[in-house]
Amino acid sequence: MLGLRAQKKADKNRRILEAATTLFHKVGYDAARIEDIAEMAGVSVGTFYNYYKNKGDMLMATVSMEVEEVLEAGNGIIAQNHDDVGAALAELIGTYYAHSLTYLSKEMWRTAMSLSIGQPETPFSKRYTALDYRLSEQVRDLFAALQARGIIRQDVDCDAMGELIFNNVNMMFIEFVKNEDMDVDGLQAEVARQNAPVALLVSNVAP
Amino acid sequence: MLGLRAQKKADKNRRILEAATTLFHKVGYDAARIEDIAEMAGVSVGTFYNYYKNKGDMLMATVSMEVEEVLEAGNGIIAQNHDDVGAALAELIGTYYAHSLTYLSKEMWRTAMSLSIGQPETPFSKRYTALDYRLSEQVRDLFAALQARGIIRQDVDCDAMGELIFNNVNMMFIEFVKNEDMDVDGLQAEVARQNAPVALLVSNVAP
DNA sequence: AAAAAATATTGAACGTGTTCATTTTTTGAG
DNA sequence: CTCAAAAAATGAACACGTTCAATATTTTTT
Repeated sequence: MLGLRAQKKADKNRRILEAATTLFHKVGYDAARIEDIAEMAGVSVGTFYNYYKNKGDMLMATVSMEVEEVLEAGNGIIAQNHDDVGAALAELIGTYYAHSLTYLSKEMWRTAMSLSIGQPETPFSKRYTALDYRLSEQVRDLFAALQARGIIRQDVDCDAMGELIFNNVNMMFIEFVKNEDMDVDGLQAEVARQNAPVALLVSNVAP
Repeated sequence: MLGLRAQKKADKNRRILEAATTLFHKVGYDAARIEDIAEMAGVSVGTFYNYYKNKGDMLMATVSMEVEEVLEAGNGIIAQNHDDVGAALAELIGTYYAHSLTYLSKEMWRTAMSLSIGQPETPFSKRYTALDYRLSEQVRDLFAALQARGIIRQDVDCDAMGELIFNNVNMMFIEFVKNEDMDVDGLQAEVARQNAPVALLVSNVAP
């Protein structure tokens, strides 16, 4: 059984997180003032800072949840043993994009990315960068798996290729969250178009 | 002959810009307070805001100068009629990277990128995005020129390819400015490695 | 050259994220 | 049960980017 102190702590933690994500979605990250979040959670401003290092740190819990789930889904896709490079890529990347707005709004993504680039020495940025790395790794894993099964030519450097493809995926995602008019389908279509020539060139031709 | 008012204005504009870039380089963007910039320029805080919309806008003048010069240099490289895809790419991208720290520090770049992503509706972000677009266009132009001269296979979608390559260049540059330990040479080497398989695959084989 | 209009300067005041000395609550030993 | 120590909560105070009403300067008009 948890002591009274630990019980209250967990409860407040949950209430603050809930209040913050609610307000971030309702009025946006910038307009959600710490004072408002604290009030909605029923604590003081000072207490907010006892639980979270700063406003940006509130995002990382959510970003983390989002990416962890996407990585899980991605592993399932790699395990499917696709026999077409373009289709395999499209499915993996499509999963990333389709999931991306489950917990986070575009504005929350922008803020997270903005913080990650602007203050690279913070724990926030380091965690964000680490998650990015794991996604990049997963794309490389897909290439390696396809090459191991002979779908991709043996003379192709799959690590280089995977990094290139993932960096494009990531940059296009930045473009996506910067532009409120762009939808997930449009994003997927553009990236598929960009990937197409590479997918074609690396594929083993039928004998 | 300029009127007294216009003369003073030009002078103050120059003094403010000078003070700001000096302080940005000396103590960093965040630590350079508007009050300090104004004092060094010999004007009041209010006057600073008469000349620049906000602190971030101060950067755009510098970013703009940097990118315009790089685009100019890039045109010269495309005109050189390279006969090797990898070499041509390496030279164009190398020019981008080599020039990148002429007027801006890594921290200034980080701030500019951070602002551009975090507040995409501002004039700052729109200008930044437009400059990015022109760079992307230039990479596509290089591909098109190589294809027109038969260096690149005719069946390759050069626009898609150019976007892919440029987005990787851009993402790697973000990684570069996020990491104070990374130098330009290391950056160039990594990107060359990533580009190598693509350059090889798109090249027309000798008859 | 005086008056009026246009333009530029100023710094005090404001908003919001963050800090920290003080107060309150909880815990566990005696 | 009592009380001292530990942990947590609090909100006033601070920092800095930004705004704006008041003031000063320059230009134009008469």
